[in-house]
Amino acid sequence: MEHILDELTWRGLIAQSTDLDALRRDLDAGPLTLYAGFDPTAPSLHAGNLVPLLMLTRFQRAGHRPIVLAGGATGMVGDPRDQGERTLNTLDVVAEWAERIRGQLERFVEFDDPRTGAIMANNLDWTGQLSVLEFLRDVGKHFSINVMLARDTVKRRLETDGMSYTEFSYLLLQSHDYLRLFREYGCALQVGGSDQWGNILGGVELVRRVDGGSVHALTAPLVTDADGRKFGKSTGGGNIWLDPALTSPYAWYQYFVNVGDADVVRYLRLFTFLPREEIDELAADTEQRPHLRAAQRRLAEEFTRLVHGDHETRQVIAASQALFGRGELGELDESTLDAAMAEAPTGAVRLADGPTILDLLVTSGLTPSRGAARRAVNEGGAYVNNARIADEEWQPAVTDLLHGRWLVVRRGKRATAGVEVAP
RNA sequence: GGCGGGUUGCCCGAGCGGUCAAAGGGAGCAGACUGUAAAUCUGUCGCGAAAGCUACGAAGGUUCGAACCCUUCACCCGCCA
Repeated sequence: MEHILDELTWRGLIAQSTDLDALRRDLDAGPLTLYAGFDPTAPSLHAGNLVPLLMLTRFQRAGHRPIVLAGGATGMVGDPRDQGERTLNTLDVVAEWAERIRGQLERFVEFDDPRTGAIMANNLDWTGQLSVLEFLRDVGKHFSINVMLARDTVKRRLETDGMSYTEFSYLLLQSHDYLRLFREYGCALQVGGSDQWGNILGGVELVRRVDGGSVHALTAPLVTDADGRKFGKSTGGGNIWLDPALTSPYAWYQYFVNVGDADVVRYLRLFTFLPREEIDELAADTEQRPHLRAAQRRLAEEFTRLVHGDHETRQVIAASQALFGRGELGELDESTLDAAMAEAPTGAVRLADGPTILDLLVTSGLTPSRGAARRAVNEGGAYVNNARIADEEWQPAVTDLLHGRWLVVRRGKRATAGVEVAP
């Protein structure tokens, strides 16, 4: 079997690392315990978080033991970012988000194996009780302000917005986590996104100074698209969330089916467990038969299955085929159409109210306002049952209804929704 | 505590008494071209059919008229202590 480090390398998952040869020796010496942390800065994880999370899964499958850390404590402080000081969230909010995120995290690792079973941790458990004096004497003393000031983010912030003592301290909290996990579980590797490099190294150094331990650091590249834009900001501008209430499985699938050729192969390596040969084949397909979008379909399918499970995945694929298929919508049988409508966004109107195309677009959520709906119609971007509607006053007739109650409304080429029509 | 600067639409950012629903950029959206791709070009981009309404941190005030002036409040930042 291929060595985990070699696999991570060809997948393009290694951005920065401490001594890889030393890490390889420790990995080969037996199950290694490693961790990655996830701060509750939002009510849900998003697609980008999955890169480090799946990294834990990959290590576990290679026979190592992952610790999944929910940042109940670090999430209360906030990792400094370039855009300026964060607004603190209340304790309640952070606690609730941490709980939700914990629920999402635990789905991606196995807990049962006696040797490599995952450990779920929350840094609030050890940070919450820590007294200020303990913290300053036992942790703070080992950090050099000079070094901290030299960090990129800190430098940028000092040039612009400045930074609070709270955010400045974030590094110490995360470093302290590593030390705790090292002591408690012998954790000897921390992984994360490349923006975490400095924080991870802080922990590596702390462990060395305090306990004389030699531990490792590994970061994955931040996922961007081919234009360097931050990943997951596309498709309507919002984040792609794991929580199905925030991003429906259908929307999730659609997002990945629409990934550009320039990104799809890289995403396959980052977000799936597909073996190298299969990814190479899909790469060749993208090269030679791009219009088939085989790689995109596979990416969307695999990634949806990973996050939402097999059942949901079948549903959304069926729905996507129904809505984007070449066939006539009128030819879809009733149960297929019902199933598709259950996945896609939907709205409802009553024929008696005399709804126009504008009402259909707005109630289905395809456009945010009537003005936007009007614009869509006038631009030729509004469709009902795949027929373009150019008249703002257009109203559906009973004969337009599919199986007596559905209208398939579309805005532009991709955004489709169902509208259920009552008499 | 003192002095100074700031808070503009999804984001960045101009505006500094009328012609400002607010320049410019980015993002977004639509059309053409395609492959539910990218790039490109074109159009669009607060709500409303319109009258008009809401909007430039919040609340008041001055004025015929305020994003622009004044007062108070909140928050942010810099320098000094």
